[in-house]
Amino acid sequence: MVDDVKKGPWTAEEDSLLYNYVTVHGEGHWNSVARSTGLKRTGKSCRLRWLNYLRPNLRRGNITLQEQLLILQLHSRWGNRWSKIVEFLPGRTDNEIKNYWRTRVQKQAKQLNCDVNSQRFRDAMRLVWIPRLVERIEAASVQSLSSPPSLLLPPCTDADTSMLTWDYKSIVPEHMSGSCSDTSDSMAVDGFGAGWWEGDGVDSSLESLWTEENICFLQQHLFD
DNA sequence: AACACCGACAACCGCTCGGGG
DNA sequence: ACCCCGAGCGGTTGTCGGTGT
Repeated sequence: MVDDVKKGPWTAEEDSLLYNYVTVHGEGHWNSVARSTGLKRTGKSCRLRWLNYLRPNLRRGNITLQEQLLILQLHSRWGNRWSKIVEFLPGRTDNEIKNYWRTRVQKQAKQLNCDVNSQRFRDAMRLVWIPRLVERIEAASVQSLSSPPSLLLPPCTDADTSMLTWDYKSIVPEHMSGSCSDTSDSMAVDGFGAGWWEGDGVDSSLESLWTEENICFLQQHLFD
């Protein structure tokens, strides 16, 4: 019986069986779900498939700028606690956020030749990435006033002892935060120049983030 | 056209935790 | 107090499609 367990990609038939069962009986008791439906899957596998793919109200597609910003902030607060982070990203799954972090964020760290959990990379995020995301979000909200950005910011609780608050201006140092709105701030802006993130893709915020100019700037101001 | 490489996503695995007997 | 089992979580691996050579 044990060797009867099926692995690998789910078929449409399996999805249908699982979806219909959970819709009628609700979530939970995943091992009995597997038994009752006749699916040759483990309870674990059924649970994962439901949570990551079949569950209603799942958001598919690109991670938005707001979501990216939120992920960066929440990760700095909670680290790799994906299930906690995903509480503030409705419709997203922990798997999705985890994959995003591994494939996109860690790639940026690699480009900077530092560990994703290092202070160096944290500074780079704080001083470069987050301000630029905020910039783009603000620009986008000006463009489409009818649909302003909808950041779902979690309240800080007593249990949260980290420095993070949900006002980016408190994250970004004074001399840097000006770069978000005040282009006269030479240090903050000059190193990057306008349009470091520019691109024609819908979600290009990570593309060419660490240009030669940006890396040079970071080396001068952070890495020495 | 064929192959290699890479990124994104799906799925699995191992561990931990909590509840019930 | 201990054990067992189900559920959840985070890390890792597998797969597939796109892109470059």
